[in-house]
Order: sequence, then C-alpha cells, then structure tokens
Amino acid sequence: MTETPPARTADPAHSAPEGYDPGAFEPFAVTVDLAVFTVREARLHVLLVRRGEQPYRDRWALPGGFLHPRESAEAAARRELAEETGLAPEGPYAPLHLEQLRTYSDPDRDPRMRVVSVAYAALVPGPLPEPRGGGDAAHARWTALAEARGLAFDHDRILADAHDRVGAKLEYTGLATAFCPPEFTLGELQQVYETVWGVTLDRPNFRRKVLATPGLVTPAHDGTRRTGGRGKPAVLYRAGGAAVLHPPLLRPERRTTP
Amino acid sequence: MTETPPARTADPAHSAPEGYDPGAFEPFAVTVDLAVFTVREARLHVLLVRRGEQPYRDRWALPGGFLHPRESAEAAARRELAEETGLAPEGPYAPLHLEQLRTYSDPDRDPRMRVVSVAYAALVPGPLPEPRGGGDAAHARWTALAEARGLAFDHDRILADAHDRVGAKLEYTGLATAFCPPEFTLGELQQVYETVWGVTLDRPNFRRKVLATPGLVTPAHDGTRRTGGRGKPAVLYRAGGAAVLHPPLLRPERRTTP
DNA sequence: GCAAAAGTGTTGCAGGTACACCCATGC
DNA sequence: GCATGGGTGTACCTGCAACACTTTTGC
Repeated sequence: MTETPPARTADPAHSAPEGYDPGAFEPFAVTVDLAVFTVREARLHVLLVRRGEQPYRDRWALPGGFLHPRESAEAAARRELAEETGLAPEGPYAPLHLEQLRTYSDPDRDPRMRVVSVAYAALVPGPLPEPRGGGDAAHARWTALAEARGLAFDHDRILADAHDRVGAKLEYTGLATAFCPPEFTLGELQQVYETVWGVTLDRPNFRRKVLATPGLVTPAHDGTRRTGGRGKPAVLYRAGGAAVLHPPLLRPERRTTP
Repeated sequence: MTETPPARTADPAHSAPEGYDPGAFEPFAVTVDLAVFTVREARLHVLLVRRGEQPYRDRWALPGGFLHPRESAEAAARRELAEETGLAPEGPYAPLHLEQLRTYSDPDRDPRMRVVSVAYAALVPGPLPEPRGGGDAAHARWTALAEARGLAFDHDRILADAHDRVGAKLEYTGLATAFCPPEFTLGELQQVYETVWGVTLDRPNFRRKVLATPGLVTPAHDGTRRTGGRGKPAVLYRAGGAAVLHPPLLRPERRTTP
C-alpha cells in the first residue's frame, strides 16, 4: 500500500495524502459468488440461479451478491448461502463447509462496471430439499455438475476451479463428511468420494483407511440402520471433527502406467 | 489511465435495475499485497517496505498497492513486484512464481476506509541483490521471516498464511526451483526444502526422490561445478517445468510416533 | 591426511492394492 | 433361494526411511 493512485479530485476535507480519498478512485464493486455443492442420487450437483436481469438475462449463474457496507466477504457468503438455500447459519445442518476459493478481477468480467468477485465453495449435506426461493432467488435449482455449462459471466471458470479444489481437499481433510447428514454409514461416505472423484473404490480398503485415520469419523452411540434397503444393516458414524488427515486418503488416480 | 469516471447518479441509458448503479454502494478500494519470499544464507526472507504515511507510519508492511482502473489483480501484483524488486516481468529471472493467496476483507482492516485486499505470494531466486528503491519504495529490505513481526494492518496474518501455503506447495509442485537460480545443484535445492520446512533431510534419499520425480529437474548440458566450496563438484540441474509432482515430495514431519 | 560435500548401495518395515470370503437383511 | 450391501482376512508389492559406504575436491 505504498503507491499513490491518480487523484481525480483533490478534497482537502478528507485530505489523505497517500491516496485514501474514496472519491479519488474508480469505484470497485465487490461481490461474492458461491459454488454450492451437494450429492444427489450419486451425482454431484451445484446450486444455480436464473438471472432475471441483463446482462445474461435468463442465463443460469452461481448465486451471489454484493457485500454490504460493513460486512466481510465471508459474512456476505454466509448470508447469501442462507438466503438461497434456506439453511440457517446455525442449525441442524450447521457444520456445513464454506471456504474461500479465490478472487476474480478481470476488468471485463462484467460488461457494465468494474466488479471484483470473491468466490466461495460451499458443501451441504445430501438429502436436501429443493432450494426455497427466498426473495430474489425465485429461480434457483440444483443442477447436475455435468449439465452446468454456459453460465453467466466467468462462472463456468469459477465452477471448474471450485470442483478442482473440492476434489483435492477430500484427500487431506475430513471435508467429505460435510456432504453427509449428521449420521451416516461408511457406504454413504464412500459414495461421496466416488461421486466427487468420479472413480470407484474398493470397499474393504476404503473402510480400513477411513477407520485408521484418526478423527475422520467416530461411531454413533448405538445402533445399526437399514434405510429402506436390502443388505446388512450398517453401523452409523458421525464426523470426527479432524481438520487435516494423517495419513491422507489419496485418490487412486493415474498410477505409474509405463 | 484515462478511464471514464463512474456515474454516481442513475443513468437511464445504462439502466441497471438490479443493483449495478455504482453510486448505490459504499465505494470499495481494492489493493494487492505481496508476500515476496527468497532464501538467503539458509534462512527464509521476506520483502518488507517501511510505511512513510499514516496509519502505521514507520511500521514495516508488505509491499502492495491499488489496482489501476483497468487492471486485474494479477497484473497489479506483477507490476508492484517489478517496481519493488527491480525485476523485470520478463528477464533472466522471469520464471519466478506468483500465486494468488486469498482475499482479506474485514471491514476494519484499514482504519480509514473500506479496503479489500487480494494477497499474493511470490518466490524469487536466491542470490538476489537488495531491493532497489524504485520510486516510493525507498525503504524496502529483505527481512528474515522470524524477525518479521508487528507488521502494519493485518499483514502478520497474511504473511503467516503465505508461509503456510508455500510450505504446503513445495510438497506437490515443482515450486522449490523458483527459489533457485537458473542452474543449481541438488544440494542447493535440498537447502530450499530444508529452509522452508525447517527440517533436515537425508541427502541420499532426497536425491533419489527428486530424480525419480518426472519433470522436477533436468540435467544442465554439460558440466560440474564447485562454487567456492570444498567437497566434490556437483552436477548442475535446471527446473524441469512440471507443475504438479507425481509422486509428491512429502515433508518428513509427524510420522506415526506412538 | 583430514574435512566436507557429492553420490551409490542395501535392508527392513509400513502401508496400500487386490481379491477371496463370510454375514445379515429384503424379496 | 437369491440379490444386495456390510464387514473380515490375507498375500503381494511398492516406496521410502535409515544408515553404511565410496568418490572427489580444498586445505
């Protein structure tokens, strides 16, 4: 913060010699954009909203909005998330994951004015109802990731970056549990990994690795469950609360294939 | 630089009913802050500048500055980096690394107005001269990371985040070569890892891992060298240009120690 | 010769993959 | 019974940490 930007107006009242006069700058608008992921029917879905205004009218876009005057980007992201999904910031699904991705600042990313956007990735648990259209989010819906193309602005790119990040983070954090309801089976957890990574995993080995990783999951108090399903009832687990995993849970991926 | 000043008043021609009128918002200033790292004398150093103005007058801070009207954050970061270090954006040290870290947006992070800052981490090679004070950067210097405390604004936090990120990235990218001159020995490369991670590594094993990782380093054309030093002359290598490493080069760190 | 740094060889253990096999439930 | 998903056991194999050892320089 050492450079003096070009002064547009000299304003003695605010005199801030080193370029702090708000009127001296091209005003930047600052927004947040959210890539909200969930797993439905063994496919990764993302929350999209339909734009009602120009530009990109009637195109799908990531939910988001402007920062309020005294609000951090993270607070704005949480507010937008609550508005779009109907999830209270604190509640039964509270331990959802919200993470800053990166900031997009190309001067032409919005055709009308200078908008700098801080992108976030959010993970919400699986069996979640359709988004209730709170306020201006009347046209919101879950879309399978494969079908989420041709979004407004640079949102295709943001979404791709978000997917990459989430996939990578499953390896070395306990993030996958954020996709699951409070109590879940190891089979459900495995589905999350398989869905996000787009691979199939060996069940016995997956089970061992998960249980051998401290803090990833802890057994729920008592029972077993059976869903509506066939097969042996499975033990229920809860998220273990570990942030980083030692050892990590690596994706199989391109082994040395000479 | 001669950008059309923004319309503060509603302009029917541009009518943007959904909150795009620039005048409708608290103006945000957008800056970049840089954590520029280098390795000197087997210690990690960071570039700091001394503030000449309030607030935090005479305190040390990370270099940075305001975005120009039609400049992306990345372009601004490259410009600031060139100004502060005297390194041309293209040149012998061109393959330096610049990477967006995250964005800091706390409403009170600057006492005078709303400033949202996009932080970058940069890596420059080892034997680099003292920063030439270009323009207003007359008070810039390299500081050992351990002594870089009590910085202005939230720069302590930004610096800590940057250090974490760089350390983590050495594991799975070829980033460490960015700290080295164009040609370097494996001993020098090992020094980089040891310095950034704060550990000591086994030389034989380090050597094998590096050479077994495709694309991390490639041998220089011919020779061996001997610096001023005693010991056997070492073969010179160049950066291999690989972005991500398969397999990664993991830090020793907390092995299972029961 | 001695110290210092580069480079090679070898061994043993940890952890992961692959796959065979048993258990419990719904139909 | 059979299909489906949960759960256990085990054999092979890779990779790496540890450490002993040789090579080439400066003094």
